Amino acid sequence: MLDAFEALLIDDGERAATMDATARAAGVSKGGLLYHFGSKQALEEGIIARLDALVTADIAAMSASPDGPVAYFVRTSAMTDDPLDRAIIAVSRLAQGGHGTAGVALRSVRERWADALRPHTADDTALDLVMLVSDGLYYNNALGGGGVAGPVPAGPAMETLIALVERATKA
Amino acid sequence: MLDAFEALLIDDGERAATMDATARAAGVSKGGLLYHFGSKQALEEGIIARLDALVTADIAAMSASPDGPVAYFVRTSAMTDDPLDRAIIAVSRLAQGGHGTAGVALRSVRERWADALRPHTADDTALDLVMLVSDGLYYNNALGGGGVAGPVPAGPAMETLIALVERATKA
DNA sequence: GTCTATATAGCGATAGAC
DNA sequence: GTCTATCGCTATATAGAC
Repeated sequence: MLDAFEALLIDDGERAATMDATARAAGVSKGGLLYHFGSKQALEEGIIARLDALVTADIAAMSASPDGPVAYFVRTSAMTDDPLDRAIIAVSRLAQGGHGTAGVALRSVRERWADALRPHTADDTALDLVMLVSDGLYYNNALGGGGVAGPVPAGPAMETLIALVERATKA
Repeated sequence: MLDAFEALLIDDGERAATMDATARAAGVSKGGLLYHFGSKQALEEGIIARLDALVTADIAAMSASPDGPVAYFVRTSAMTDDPLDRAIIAVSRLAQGGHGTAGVALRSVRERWADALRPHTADDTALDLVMLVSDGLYYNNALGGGGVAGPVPAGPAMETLIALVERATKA
């Protein structure tokens, strides 16, 4: 059910992610959905909690990455089919729809990433640059909407970008 | 009326920017609002058209900036009270709400900026970096919501960031 | 647990008085 | 031009059968 809600948020926007549509996409009735999630807010808190857990796992993976955390961070910011990136985009949709708690959650997630990256960047300006490039990648993915390929660099272009960012920010 | 609609989108999200709320904020009745804008879609097209006009003016100003277009572009991407930046955030809210035309408009705007900046960057990777930093700044401003100060660098920190970006991307 | 009603409220849009 | 009143639709949520 959370998967269905998430997919609706990503593919059709916040407005279309109704209880009715979520229930239909999950293959249950509205009543059945509301038995598990007593309100729409509970559904929203569900994907926020999922995002939090995925970020915790990602920060662990990032810190252990053989490439170095910065390369890992930038590279994975451009993925679209990853569960983590889907969770971020879904929560971002909620935040832009006016849900305050979603915005707070996104800011907290960003801060956790920044804390993990700070030791690997030359100074605060370098950290700002890395974070902003990542934010930019997410923003463009979020605008993708109907699965249309966005202007985000991919493949070799992405590797060149990572090299440029690393050169500019290396501790 | 467009101002009221824009302010509601920015401050309270797409969900709260209803015809009713817009009319109330503009000091007219729903009927009065619908006399000027025959539908909600007309209201949305109104701010999209306004965004387009503001971007045209901004690209002209950017190209003539004494600092150079890249510095101008990054610096002005972090403003929040500027009419242009407010228009971008408002249209971005619409896009994330599922309005396809708003997403198309944002992509077109981004492409126009990229075309104007391309001659001033070393290569396509450098251009990507500049665009992504700008996108990241907008994204963070968009998450600001209720006017809370975001994690966007300001003042001297912004100037240092601009210097770093210019060093990394100069043609 | 999952379903089919149904209650309640808010949205966009129309009609017609003034 | 601007208003009030109202229609038709859809959203969230509840009640109760199975």
